[in-house]
Amino acid sequence: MKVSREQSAENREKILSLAASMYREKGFDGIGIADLMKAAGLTHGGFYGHFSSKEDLMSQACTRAVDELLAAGEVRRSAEADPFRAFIEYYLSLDHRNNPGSGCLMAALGADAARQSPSVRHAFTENAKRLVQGMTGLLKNRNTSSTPRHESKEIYEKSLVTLATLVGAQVIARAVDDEKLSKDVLKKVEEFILKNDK
Amino acid sequence: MKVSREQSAENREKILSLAASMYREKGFDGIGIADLMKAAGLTHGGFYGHFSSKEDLMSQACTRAVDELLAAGEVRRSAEADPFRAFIEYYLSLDHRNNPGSGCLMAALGADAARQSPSVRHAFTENAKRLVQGMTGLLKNRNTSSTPRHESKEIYEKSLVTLATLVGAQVIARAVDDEKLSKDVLKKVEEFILKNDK
DNA sequence: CAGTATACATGATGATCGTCATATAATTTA
DNA sequence: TAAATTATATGACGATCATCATGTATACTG
Repeated sequence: MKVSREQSAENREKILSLAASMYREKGFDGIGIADLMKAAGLTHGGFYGHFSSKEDLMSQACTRAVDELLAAGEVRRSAEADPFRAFIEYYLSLDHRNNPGSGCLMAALGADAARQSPSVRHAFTENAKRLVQGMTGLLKNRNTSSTPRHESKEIYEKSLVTLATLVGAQVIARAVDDEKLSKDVLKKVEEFILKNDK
Repeated sequence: MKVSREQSAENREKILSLAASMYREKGFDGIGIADLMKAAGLTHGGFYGHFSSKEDLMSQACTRAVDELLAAGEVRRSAEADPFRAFIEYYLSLDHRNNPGSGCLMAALGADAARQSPSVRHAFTENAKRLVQGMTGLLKNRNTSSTPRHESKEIYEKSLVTLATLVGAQVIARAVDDEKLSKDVLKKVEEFILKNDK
């Protein structure tokens, strides 16, 4: 059965946002086209009317995931007194740990991305750069007590180091089934980053 | 055809060490029993004579991977003047980035482990703890210029933070297809860790 | 309102997966 | 040496996968 242009666009939208979430939850190879379409309330047949292949979807899902992340960051930026601190606290929260489907692309799919086809890997990389830019945005034009103004290069470097620390903390926290160890990693990394930032 | 007891033990050994390597290269779901057995020079049928299931093999492969890592660390400890520095330099090297099959379990399979069955996740966790212990071993009893002696608790906390930073750096470096960004992450994190250690 | 376009459902394709049953050939045991 | 044991090979099982062909019902177009 056919469906209105508008409804079709909504369906495509739902597939994409669901893919962005489910890939982060279950990994690129952890969810199939049929299950994904079923979650969207459709059957597997219609998929190729919206996307040319699973790789196509994976690539677009990377962009969608970072779209969501940056949009959430934008909300924080205008609502919080210290957006950097707020971001660190969210990133290292149990909420983020327990909900990878709405969390950081790199922490959820970084290891997966390394094993994907060049096209997916490239789409992933472009969005990884958007994450780095998001971090430099958080670090720019802040007045810290020790160093009032940072060079642009220093900010880039600090962005990379901070991002690496955050990603590693969340990867470890999610991997282990020992609640104490998991929480320890998140808490100690948070203390370290915020202390280092003062 | 049957094979001698000794040969059978060698075969089992080969399957396990190959699994430890190939899972880190291709992910837990990236390599199948048949391909693994073929790589070991055998056919798929014999697999269940050695392991009760794929999950059983995955669990044992985690232990094997960390066995190799700690053995390599032990070599470094006796050969190097500064084993901590040597470890950091290896971990953040292009060699480690390009050869996940002989590298850190957490960086290669951390995100995968979070999605595996409880038994695999538990085996993974036990070996993650061995990695943390390995890091505390590197940090213990060192004479740094600033703080001659560290409290045990401080060392544990520093181990977690350092490990998180290392894992995140390698995850990012492997994920992106931009060589400059990849090298930047590794280099800036190395500079940061070694500077912070002085 | 008639005709065309198309979004989706159904079903099939071949490939791959983990697992197991059985056969075979060679070691181990007696 | 004869008998019992067993490690591996072959082949098959059902499940799942991405992809595609076809049918159909409905929205769009004139």
